[in-house]
Amino acid sequence: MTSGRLYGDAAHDHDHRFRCVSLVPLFAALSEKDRHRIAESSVTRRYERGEHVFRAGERLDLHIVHRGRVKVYRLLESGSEQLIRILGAGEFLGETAVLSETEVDHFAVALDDAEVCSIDRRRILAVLTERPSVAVTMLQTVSQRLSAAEQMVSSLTGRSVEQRLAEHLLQLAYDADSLRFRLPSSKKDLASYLGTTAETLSRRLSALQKSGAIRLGPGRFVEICDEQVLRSGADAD
Amino acid sequence: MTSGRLYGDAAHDHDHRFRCVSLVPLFAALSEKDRHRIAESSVTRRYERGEHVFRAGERLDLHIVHRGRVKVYRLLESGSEQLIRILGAGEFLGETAVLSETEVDHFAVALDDAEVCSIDRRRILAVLTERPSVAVTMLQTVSQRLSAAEQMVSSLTGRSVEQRLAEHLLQLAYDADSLRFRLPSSKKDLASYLGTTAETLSRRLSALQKSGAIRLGPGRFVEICDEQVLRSGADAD
DNA sequence: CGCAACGTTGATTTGCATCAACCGTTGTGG
DNA sequence: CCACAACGGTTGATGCAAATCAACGTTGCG
Repeated sequence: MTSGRLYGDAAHDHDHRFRCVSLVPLFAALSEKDRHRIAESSVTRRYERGEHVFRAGERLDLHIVHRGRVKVYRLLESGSEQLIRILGAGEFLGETAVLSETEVDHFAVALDDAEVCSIDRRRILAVLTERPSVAVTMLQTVSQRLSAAEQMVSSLTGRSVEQRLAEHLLQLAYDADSLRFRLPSSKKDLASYLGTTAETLSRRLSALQKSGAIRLGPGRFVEICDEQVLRSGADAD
Repeated sequence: MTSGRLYGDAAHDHDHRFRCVSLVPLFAALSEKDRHRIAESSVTRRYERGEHVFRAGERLDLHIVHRGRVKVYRLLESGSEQLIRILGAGEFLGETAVLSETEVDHFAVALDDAEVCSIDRRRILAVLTERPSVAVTMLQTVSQRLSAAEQMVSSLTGRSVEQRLAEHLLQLAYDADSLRFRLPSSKKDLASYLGTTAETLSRRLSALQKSGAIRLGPGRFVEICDEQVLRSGADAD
């Protein structure tokens, strides 16, 4: 079922995996020995852009992104996809399946050529119970994700697409620490993330540009011209 | 800031708190000594129906419901409220604030006369790092909540109010293990939980009744007459 | 009893999805 | 190397689900 290609040489492979494991924030506080133990029961695979890391219905181990970005999404009955989040290097996914022993109900696909390592479910459960720092770190991450998801729920019921969009643009600017930045994903994916369609997103972006709040350049470039206007649109009224 | 009334007699108070702590699933695996330690740094308060356990903007400890139900909600800019979840005895809230040391952005109010105990943030963090079973249990709960929240996000963008309602009714029937049951909350709250308005909910319920899928009785009673019809409405089409 | 919150129904408006056509870019196979 | 398919993106026209506004009935509580 799982796609991707295994590494070649076994010895070099373990070194590589060990180095990867060592870079994962989740395992930052662990001893070298612990990290070796984790690396042993991990499998690292490469995925080409567009290749699926996993699909709904599979039973999964914990996955950690080492290189590239991985898009996690859900398939709606209508056939369209709902983007849940995009993960970068060092971030994990599949924790729900590991923790509750259920099948996953979402998909993960590589946005770039990527490298993802999966850690055996039992091993990670053992680590969680033996190394509280790992459990607490994971708990912090998951609870932040929960918080974000609940924000999103409120946003979807209480705010317009334009408000959500404006808020998201401000967030992107904050992350980039600049008023000029590139959208990190296609507009299609952004629309899906904001819970709307590509058409509506396009219209809302144009509207923001006409109002003078932002300027759209080629290649997904965005410049926030009037932060006040944008923010007043994002806030309540 | 915090409302509610403290217990009287200190000795009896500790016994009471200890008994309460012992009943909490989260602490099930702990030793008696550990539970005493937790009970010591806890404060149990009673809340009348309608009284707030906490409000947005406060810095919080971990709260555990001992008796009654507590409604957690968010206030939208429009002034209306978005119900996040309803907690019963043994369930906890406020974990995000504890874990990320942030202020809470939501409210909690007692739905019945309730008893809620709050455990000092530092103490619970200490327990989490010293007793992995607690961290793993909490992790399971939080990740289930995350999963539910992400389901909700998909639901809000991809399904109609009637579909969400039908699915929820089936879930309630499943929980009650009967095709006849009472709505656990006011229709106002149910509407808020489903991300819609009281008016729309009322109309959708009537529509389901007209279609013969359900029957509405007095006092929030609901009977599922035709599960097939209801389920076909809830599923894709 | 009387007030307040809950609940229902009707009329109206609207934001957004949907359907459809079209353009520019990318990439691919003949 | 060109043709053409495939995809991302934009714009326009149309339909509809659900919010909103408003009025009224109902329940429950001090």
